[in-house]
Amino acid sequence: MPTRAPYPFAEIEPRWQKAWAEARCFRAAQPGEPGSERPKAYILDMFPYPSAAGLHVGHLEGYTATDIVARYRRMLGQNVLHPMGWDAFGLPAEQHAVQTGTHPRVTTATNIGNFRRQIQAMGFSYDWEREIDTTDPKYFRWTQWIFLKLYEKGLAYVAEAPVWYCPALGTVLANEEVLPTDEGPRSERGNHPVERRPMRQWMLRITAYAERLLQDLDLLEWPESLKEMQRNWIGKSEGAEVVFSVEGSGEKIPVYTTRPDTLFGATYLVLAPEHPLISSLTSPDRKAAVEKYVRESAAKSDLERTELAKKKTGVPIGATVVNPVHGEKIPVWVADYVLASYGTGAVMAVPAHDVRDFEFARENNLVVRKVIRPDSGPSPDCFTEDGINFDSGFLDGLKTAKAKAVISDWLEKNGHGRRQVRYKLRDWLFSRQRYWGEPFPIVWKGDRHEAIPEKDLPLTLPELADFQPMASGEPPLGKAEAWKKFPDGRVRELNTMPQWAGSCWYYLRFCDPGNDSRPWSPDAERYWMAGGGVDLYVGGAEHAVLHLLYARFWHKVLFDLNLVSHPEPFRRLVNQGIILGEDNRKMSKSLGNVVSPDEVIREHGADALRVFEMFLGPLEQMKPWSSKGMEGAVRFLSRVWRLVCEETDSGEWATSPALADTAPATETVRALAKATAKVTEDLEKIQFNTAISALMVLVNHLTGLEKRPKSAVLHLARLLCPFAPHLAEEVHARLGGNGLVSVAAWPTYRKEDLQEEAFELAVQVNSKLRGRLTVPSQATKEDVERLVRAHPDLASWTGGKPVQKMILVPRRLMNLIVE
RNA sequence: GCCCGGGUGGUGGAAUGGCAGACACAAGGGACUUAAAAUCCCUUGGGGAGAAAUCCCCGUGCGGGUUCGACCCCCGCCCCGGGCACCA
Repeated sequence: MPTRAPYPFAEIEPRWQKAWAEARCFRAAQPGEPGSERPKAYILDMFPYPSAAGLHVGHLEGYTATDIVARYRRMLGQNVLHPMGWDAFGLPAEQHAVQTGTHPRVTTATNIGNFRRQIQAMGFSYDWEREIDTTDPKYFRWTQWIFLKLYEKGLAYVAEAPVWYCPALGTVLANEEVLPTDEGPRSERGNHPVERRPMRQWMLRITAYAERLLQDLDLLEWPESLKEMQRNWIGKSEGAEVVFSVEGSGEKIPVYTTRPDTLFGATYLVLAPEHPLISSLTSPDRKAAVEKYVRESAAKSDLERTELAKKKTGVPIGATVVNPVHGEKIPVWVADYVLASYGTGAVMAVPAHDVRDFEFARENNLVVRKVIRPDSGPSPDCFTEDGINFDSGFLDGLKTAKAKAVISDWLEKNGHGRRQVRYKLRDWLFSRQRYWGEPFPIVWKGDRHEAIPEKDLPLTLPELADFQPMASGEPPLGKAEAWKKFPDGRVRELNTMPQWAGSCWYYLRFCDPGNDSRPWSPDAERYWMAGGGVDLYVGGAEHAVLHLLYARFWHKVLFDLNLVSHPEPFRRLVNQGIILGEDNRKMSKSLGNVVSPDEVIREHGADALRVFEMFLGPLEQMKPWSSKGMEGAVRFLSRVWRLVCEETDSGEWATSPALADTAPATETVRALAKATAKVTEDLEKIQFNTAISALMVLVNHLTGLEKRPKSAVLHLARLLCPFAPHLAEEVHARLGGNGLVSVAAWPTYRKEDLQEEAFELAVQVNSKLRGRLTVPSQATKEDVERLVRAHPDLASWTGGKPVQKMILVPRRLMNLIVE
């Protein structure tokens, strides 16, 4: 027989959820509506993909954090936009369709229903009237519309390029969706092997925005580590292109280098095996060896080619080039340590000042020539830092920065090269050979593509019974004969957009979700995105270079089209840390350490789950689940409950006789003021673990009182509301509070109530703690010094030695320096 | 290899130049109870002295430094987590 619940959360929680829904108290006022005159706050979660597995406690951590902030801001009197929706296109539903024949729409609807139920059971204060589903034609109509804007701007194009193809998923993937693993490159979703294949694909020209995506990171209040990840991904480098002429032919080979100052030390040149000039430049006697090498390189997996431990291989091609700076002739090699996909696919090798060139030179007995020495100290065999040039003609004696400038000027003046900025960022591979995604609003007339008219949007998916990918590599949409073919012979684009498309702009749709004539009205966008966009965005760090980079890119395009009012979408971003299983390992089905929110809510209630997840530790930190800790949260909430109710002999909850209508005593006033100050401060800083700790201190104080002033408990209810809203409502109602506490004003306190009459001053002698002393709060520095000098224990503290110096830290300590 | 985080009691964590360990978990003791659960109260970093109130020593990964004073700032290491990785 189950023991009695420590407090009746199972009855309380659904009742208040219903009351909130009926009162529509979390509705955000659109600009122009009553309520919109208040300051706005846009508090956003990364909306989930509604999986079959349901929500996990990690989702709930982020959602609880934003809900706390949203509720707090609402109580501060702000007009809060706190919406939720579904990023519902994606592979899992389609894989399920392939296996079972169930239409992805059906699976998706079921999963959304389950996610919504789980989220609502937590009592989150979302404005459900703004719910979004990216698979709804009313939504993806505008995703397609935005794609057309990109298309019109020339930012969407078709290219035949080596792309990552995943045979298991039957689709191509973006660079960002491929992860390097010990077994070679794998798909981010599903961990399937992927391979390079040349294919015709839609690309988005994100590289055109590389510099702005990099620069504008400085506008953002994001974790520094995340900004750094984006910077690395964009990978800006500044250097120069240097042109080498091939001896005995008219050919020129441009190379890209970030160290043009080392040009005097270049002793050979290396081409990537895919370099287009290889076959024409190879001398007849080297032909066989070079062709063999190129063939072998092509057969190597990417892993084999990038394996660091491996020796660098390569062969000379029998050509020489001229170093433009002094006319020296140096040999040309082909080696697969040079990447075809970066720079010009060719490098000038300076073994004395580049580790890779050095390793290769040592392997192949190539000349190593030093031209840079350190500012001081001995010169290592391979010195890659900045230093001072020597044996470098007109660069001699120059420091690296200056030498780079001088040689760049020289190259430009003499027509041997130019300054150049490069980025590692590649264009975004935007098409997928899948069914369950947005169809491209594009038709093909032979080899030429064109946009379909805006008025024909949305272009919906054709009904299919068979979702199996075709062995030919043609997308599933190819099976919809009637859909794809026009009477005039034109055919539809058969690829669909990747899952990221819908999430690239959903935060804008939330501003005006019902708009049928445009994606959002300018008024709504200006209102909700004012002040730099979304005010708080919370989600997992796994989206650092995927969603967050793509969305920033689209936003900038929209900004250039005057469709949004600020260049960045998300002003402040916080990553919630992963919640590990109780065994300190990542939660996973196979380890059997997954905690189900449904079960936790049934056993302990939603408020307890909210409080516990926030009390575990700092939001950003990785932390393990603890079922004992969970019970601690329940215990805390039931202590709050028992401030108001007492259990009778018959097991009923009756109003506690300790409650009184009296005014709170000084200590209680102080306890309330302190808790209010601390909780308010911590809410602003998103430090909820310490905020809850302050609430616990207050509850412990109130529990200890013989007579509990109702006003004090009502004050507590308001402080508690963002964290445990159901219980706060119940306590508030039982004590006769007005209306809903969820929309009550955030409590305030008087500064003077924080003051104690006296405080304990620690007394140190030569920085060692020696004693304590009670000092009245209003005591001046002189008063305190007098008190210390007059203290009977002073002589024993100092060993009778004279005090030479007194260092006072107001209200904290006094350090006496003797000897 | 490079770039970010981080290392504090038995555990999760507080304290970012001023009395280390708030708050909670666990543990131990007590009250209530026929008993248990629940609840309430007390103790709880380690070591030592004392009959006791108390008092002393040590202690924030390791080694140096700055400072009246360092978990906090600086230098050099070690370990853990995350990201990037032949990008010239």
